[in-house]
Amino acid sequence: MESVDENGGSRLVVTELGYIKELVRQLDVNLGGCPDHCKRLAAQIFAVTERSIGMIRSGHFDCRKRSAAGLDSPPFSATPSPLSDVSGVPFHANNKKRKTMEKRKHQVRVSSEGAGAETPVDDGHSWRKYGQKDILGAKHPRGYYRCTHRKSQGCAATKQVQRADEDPALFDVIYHGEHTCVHKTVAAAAAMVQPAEENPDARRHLQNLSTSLTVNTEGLTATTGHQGCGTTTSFCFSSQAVSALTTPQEHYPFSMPSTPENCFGQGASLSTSLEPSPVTSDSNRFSMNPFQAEWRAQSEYDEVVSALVAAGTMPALAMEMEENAFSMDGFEFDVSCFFASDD
DNA sequence: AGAATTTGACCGGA
DNA sequence: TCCGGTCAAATTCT
Repeated sequence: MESVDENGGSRLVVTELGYIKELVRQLDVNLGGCPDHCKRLAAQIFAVTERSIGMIRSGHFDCRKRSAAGLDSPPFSATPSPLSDVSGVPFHANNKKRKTMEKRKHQVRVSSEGAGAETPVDDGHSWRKYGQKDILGAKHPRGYYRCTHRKSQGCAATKQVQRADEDPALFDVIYHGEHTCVHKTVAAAAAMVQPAEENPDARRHLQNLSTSLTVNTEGLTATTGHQGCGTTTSFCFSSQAVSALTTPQEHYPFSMPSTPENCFGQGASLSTSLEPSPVTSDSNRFSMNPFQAEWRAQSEYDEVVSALVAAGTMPALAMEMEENAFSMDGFEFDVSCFFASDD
């Protein structure tokens, strides 16, 4: 039984994916044309993709997850406005007074970098602290952060970080708003645009990605609340084939996970399935908290975007939309869990 | 010197 | 009126 909310959320993601499809189509049309336009398209693709990830991550499709996490996410606007949304609206710039504006919000619980660390693991974005408050009834103060690119790019994303009372090694992080800033790695990828004939590896890389990349979110919604970990959601990534683009350290934009089991080993690949816990000790699996899952997913999206851009004159970029999945030139994205029945 | 953080004040919502 | 979120000057760091 699907709830209205889930239906709406599903439709919204499909709409967003449709927008991605349109952007990819435009990129295909413009390949070999104006590099600047291609860069902009690539950046837009990334931004919309990231936003879609944010929707997925924030659990807008799953009422059970939201209620279990104790979050009250604001509703999506009835109609997405991709282009205007991507550009972003500065968060009450020039006005000291707080505005009550609709912002997406989601909460995760993450571990610290190490024992006694003051901050949780790096989430891949750069943040600037702008305040700290002692919160009534909480042992630890809450830190307020905004995106470093707020000024330069008008990125409205903010987050609040508070050490958990019951376990100082854990942090509750609440994200508000979506990042509208363009990751420098995407810009760098866009800057690397060159014809396929000048970049013979690009097509092969893309084919590697095409044949191996699978993002299957099935089972995500049923994995909340692990053994007293509150809202922590654990995933296992299982890797299958090996694809070698570059070494993770030089290719991935985000800081590496601090724990060994979360680092990409030599056998790590872009072929990934999001699978529900329990965590296993399989050598090909990586146990990650939601932060790290996001990090991994965004890294892969970076790979996808980079490969699409680097592929240059790729002749046919096909993207097929299905009811519960879409594929893009061989990349298959399964969003079936968002359409799953609510038992 | 510029960037980042700290901290007290201000403001709006409940 | 209290509390949480933000601003911005002061301070610290690189």
